[in-house]
Amino acid sequence: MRRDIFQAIADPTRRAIIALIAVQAMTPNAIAAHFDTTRQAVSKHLKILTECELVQPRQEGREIYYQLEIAKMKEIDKWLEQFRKIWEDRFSQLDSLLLTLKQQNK
Amino acid sequence: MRRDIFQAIADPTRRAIIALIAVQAMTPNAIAAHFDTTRQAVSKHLKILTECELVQPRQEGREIYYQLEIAKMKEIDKWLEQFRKIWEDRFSQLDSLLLTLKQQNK
DNA sequence: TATAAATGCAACTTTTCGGTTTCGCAAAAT
DNA sequence: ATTTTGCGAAACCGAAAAGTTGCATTTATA
Repeated sequence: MRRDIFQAIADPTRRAIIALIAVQAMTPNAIAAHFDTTRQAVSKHLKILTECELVQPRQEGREIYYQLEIAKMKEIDKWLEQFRKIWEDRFSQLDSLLLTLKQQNK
Repeated sequence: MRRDIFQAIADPTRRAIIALIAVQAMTPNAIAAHFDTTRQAVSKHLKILTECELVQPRQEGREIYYQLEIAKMKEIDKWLEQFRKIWEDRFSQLDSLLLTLKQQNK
């Protein structure tokens, strides 16, 4: 039951759900209508997304609107940060350095 | 056997491997030494990472150096792009707009 | 008040995943 | 030439995940 955000976005259906409710909050039924699965399956995905706080339910009468907690998405961005540094560096200095070395070896 | 990059980074060990070889290419044995698992387990992770082209093997004698394909990481960044737009907008215009609408409905 | 709609929850099944063990092969070392 | 080292692949196992089905609960509506 170790839910983290990386596991949450591993499933393609969940990514689609995230993209869908990013625009506006939606109910499980409304979400399920967009996919080829049952409402219960969507409900399970929503539960997982809720558990890792990527999504927040908001009750409204007998309906429950699920809203994307957009701030949580930054965690992924934060993880990417360490690599962004590399891929920016690598294409400027390092690559030209390696190229020089390679040509010297010929 | 449907491997994509999101599934690849779902596992915490694989994320650690990625971070490890981001600095420099390493052999399976060298990688395994950093973790509490067997070489074979690491080998399995490397296979998955290779399948989705996040990592590239480079044979050198009887050793195989696994190198991070840093460019592939951009795919995650690319997916985040759609949300980055939202989380930048939402805190400026949209939120205040919705707040106004909500108060008018009362 | 009786019924329909919207939902969550629990039980069950099938599939996938991560790990270990065992094996075989090729390269290096002795 | 024999042994050691580095590696991948296959078989197997337990745990977790994903989906389905059925049921209970709450809120609208006729």
